[in-house]
Amino acid sequence: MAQKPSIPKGTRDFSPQEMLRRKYIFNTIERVFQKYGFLPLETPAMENLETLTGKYGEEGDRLIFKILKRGADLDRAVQEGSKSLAAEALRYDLTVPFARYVVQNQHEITFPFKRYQIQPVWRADRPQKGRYREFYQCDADVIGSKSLLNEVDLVLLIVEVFQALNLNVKIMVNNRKALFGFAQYLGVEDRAVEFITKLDKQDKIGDRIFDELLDEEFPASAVEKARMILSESILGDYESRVGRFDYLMELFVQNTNDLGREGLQEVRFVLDSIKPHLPRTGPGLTTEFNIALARGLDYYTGAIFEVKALEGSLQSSICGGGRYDDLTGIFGLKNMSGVGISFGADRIYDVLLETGKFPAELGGSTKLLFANFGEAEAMHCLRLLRTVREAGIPAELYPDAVKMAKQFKYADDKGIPYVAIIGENELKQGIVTVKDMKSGEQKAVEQDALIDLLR
RNA sequence: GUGGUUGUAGCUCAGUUGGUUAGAGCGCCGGAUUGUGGUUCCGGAGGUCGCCGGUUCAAGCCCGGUCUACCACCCCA
Repeated sequence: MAQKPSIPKGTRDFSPQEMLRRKYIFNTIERVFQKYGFLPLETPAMENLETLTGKYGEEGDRLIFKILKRGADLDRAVQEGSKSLAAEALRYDLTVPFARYVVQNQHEITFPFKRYQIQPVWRADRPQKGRYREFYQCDADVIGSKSLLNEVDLVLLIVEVFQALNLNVKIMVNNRKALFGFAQYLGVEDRAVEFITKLDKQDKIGDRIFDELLDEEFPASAVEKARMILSESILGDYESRVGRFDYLMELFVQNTNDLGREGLQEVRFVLDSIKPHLPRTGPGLTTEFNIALARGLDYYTGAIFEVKALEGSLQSSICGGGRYDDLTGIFGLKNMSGVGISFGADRIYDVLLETGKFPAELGGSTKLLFANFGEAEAMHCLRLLRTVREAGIPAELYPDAVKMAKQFKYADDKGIPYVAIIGENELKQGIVTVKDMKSGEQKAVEQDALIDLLR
């Protein structure tokens, strides 16, 4: 019995039309990556399980797709009642495999090492709009340099990508040191990560985060202090809330909170440095400090970035990143700071589609279709076809001598702009009739003039 | 991983308190037009009503399970 064809939850097929649009995104991002001096890298779809576990926090570990052992290994693991029925797993992101690669190849690599990587990743998440179980990340990382100029360059890269994609975005910048400093100031440094994660939700649930902090038994005095500094109802709208930078800086200086002060200084350096280089034209763009930006991944230690679209209904981030000081340490390479960003191509696709921002002429490659009138005519077309192709014009010959309506419909469906007609008459006269599919006009020219007409 | 909503033609959706042969628009195929698509007119094909089970004389409709998409958590690109 035939089974109903289907694909796993959270995965998708991409039709030719969708692929043309996806490639437009990938090509745009890749072009900018290369322009900024990043070199391509690919790593395997699967890694050893132990390479991935423990790098993404407790929640992250749960979402790793594990690969079941096979054959005798599996039998043994089951028999022994072992908990490790998997020894390998699909990659969860591109950053950890990159860190693994750097450590493994440290003697061959010239530092600072700038690589980009555009590959799918897998997460055993429950799918939703804009959340897939298989999706592409487009990463660019610089490892082996502590300079904040890398942060600056990456923010400018982000700006350039979204300018090229003609999308309005908000780029938010924060710093883990500022966040930990803030936690210190509140006296909750022992639960700093938990606190910071909660802070990150303010964008979404607003002042209810303070209630949730109390629910989770953070000291009331600390929560009240946080409320005085962050509360939307006290500070008003979002714009004045992000203007808290100076206030926080003063607070950290007064309390000789060096960590927090250092974090804010870094933020200021990055934002001040990019300012003169932001484009004056093109799509709308905001870059701003946001103390309530935290990001979930455990390994960030310095700057953190997040980008959200200002158009369309997707509220989740379409690009994110940050600095990690010790990602390679766990693989045995100390003192190797890195900073990177990751574009979510699938989400960018969803936003561009919804907002109608894809360029109109992403049609297929074929520029000219030769209509097929039968064997003799087709053989003649074959010669012309070669000449046209040699001139660098993508062209094809309809393979069957079916009626014209069907052949023209084929050209129409495929978005082929020109159709060359060589029937009995044209063959006799040594000419070719070329139809412009968009205007509907057609004219007869000498066959030698065909290429010039198409240019 | 927790809770919820959903599923009818390729697509978007109708379908009465459960009642005989499940409809529409768009798309698709054929014809009007044996050398012309996108517009027009005429005709046609296409459904195990997501899947499995239950209740009932009778289920697209009620009940249970399951899968999918989606929503809220969780987390994230």
